[in-house]
Amino acid sequence: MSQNTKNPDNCNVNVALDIIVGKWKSIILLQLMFRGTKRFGELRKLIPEITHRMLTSQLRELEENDLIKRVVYPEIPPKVEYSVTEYGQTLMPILNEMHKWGTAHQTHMAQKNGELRNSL
Amino acid sequence: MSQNTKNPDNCNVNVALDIIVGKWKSIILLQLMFRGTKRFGELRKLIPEITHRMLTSQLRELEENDLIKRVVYPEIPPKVEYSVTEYGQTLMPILNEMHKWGTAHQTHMAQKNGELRNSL
DNA sequence: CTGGATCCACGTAGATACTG
DNA sequence: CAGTATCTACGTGGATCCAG
Repeated sequence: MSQNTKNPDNCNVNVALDIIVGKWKSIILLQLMFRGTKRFGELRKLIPEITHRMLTSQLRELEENDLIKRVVYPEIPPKVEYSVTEYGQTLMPILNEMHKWGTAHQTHMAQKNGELRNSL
Repeated sequence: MSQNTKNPDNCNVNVALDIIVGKWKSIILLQLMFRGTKRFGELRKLIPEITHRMLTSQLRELEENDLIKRVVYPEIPPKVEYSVTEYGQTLMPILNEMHKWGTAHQTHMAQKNGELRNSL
């Protein structure tokens, strides 16, 4: 959880932040949103940098927040599928805004740093 | 910085995330946005839980990202004023979306946890 | 294949004291 | 009043091994 319940303006912003800042959560969510249901191993391939342990824990947290659904098939070998829940889809506006802003920000900072000097 | 430059869907989302997740950044931004220019000491009063050291460092990071402006008045005793830059205002859509979602999420989780049981 | 448990390294935040 | 420096404590992530 965050902190601060005394600043009405803020607290709910951090509620959202706390849920999506898991360092890998947003990328996992986006993968599942855009590429659909995926198995554990498939996610690992889609996100090569993430460790086994991290993928597990981040998926658990996302599941606890009802953002993704975990379906276990009682087979040997085990098979588990993850997908974004309907509720998880409600994060789209936030992720969209962040994507837009993040993209623009790269340009902003590039200009500030003198790169992109008028190249005409 | 984040990680991952191989997943086009994601990277720019984390660009934005990395900038606003400083644990105190969003609240500082919101205070400055809604209450206007504030001095260092005023911010401390508005956010009592933050430590002196943290306020300093978070303000510095926000400044480095062009989100806030720092104005030093060469007086004795020192006086420094912080305000949101025009560029910082572009974060409003994100903060708004997160605020809305965060608020709704509290309700969502309350229901999930069996609270709010139909009290008719 | 999926995932839990353990050990360890590192970053980040808190507390405190000091400076201009 | 505003800011810096140091020292410490803790959470979090990485690596590795074990299990169903």
